[in-house]
Amino acid sequence: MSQPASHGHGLRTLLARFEQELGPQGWWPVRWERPATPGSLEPRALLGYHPGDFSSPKRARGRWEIATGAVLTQNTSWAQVERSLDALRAAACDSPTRVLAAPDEALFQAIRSSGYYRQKAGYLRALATWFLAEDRQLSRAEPTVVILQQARSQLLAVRGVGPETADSILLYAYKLPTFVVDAYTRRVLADAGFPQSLESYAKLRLWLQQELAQPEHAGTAAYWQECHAWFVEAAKRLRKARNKGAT
DNA sequence: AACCAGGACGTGA
DNA sequence: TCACGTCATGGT
Repeated sequence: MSQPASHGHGLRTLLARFEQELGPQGWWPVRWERPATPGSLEPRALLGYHPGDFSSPKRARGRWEIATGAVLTQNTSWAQVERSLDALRAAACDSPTRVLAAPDEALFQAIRSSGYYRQKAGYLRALATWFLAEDRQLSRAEPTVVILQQARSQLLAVRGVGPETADSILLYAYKLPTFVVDAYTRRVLADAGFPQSLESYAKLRLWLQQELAQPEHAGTAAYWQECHAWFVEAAKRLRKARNKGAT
């Protein structure tokens, strides 16, 4: 299945195949940005995501949910994060101000399903402070490389925000052109025979960005959103195939 | 019943 | 830089 394909051409071929076979994904899967009906508590996810829609959230609520989800999903499956996002909303802890004001126990209980809940509660508070200071301006900023680098270094200085969390927030909440490297990315690249899968986060990210910065994709950020989503979907299919064969 | 899940941080070579 | 221990719940 996996042939030697360590050069950029092979990478572009791989993603072109994902595009054809998997189609538009429409990440990040925001739940509460736009309730199904006004005032409803029905998660947006129940209506399906939004394939083909690569816009970043227009409201702070959606951007905060992405930032929250990016922290909660650290070394944790997304299904658990969805529970926590719903619990945060039910407990009225679904805004940065409310997270900062909430008692520890309320926060702990809401995010318990995502694991590491003591650490992550502190992370969310640190991120809330950053968000209150920077979100409005950043959401209106031109998506230039300078803005990206400034925001990225600011985010990396926030406690609990490492490279993957930062890039997820920048790419999906603010549509800034950075590539998200995660466990799915490495698994799929390794399976396809790319030795780059073993490189450090920084090297792998720059390699992916260089190889996938194609002029025909005018909205680079939108394309990279899709690339990351394809890696996720491809990895999930790999896992299904493995489980099927193993048991 | 061990193993894993969309990491980040502190520490010591 | 890099390897390693720690943080913790829930699904398989």
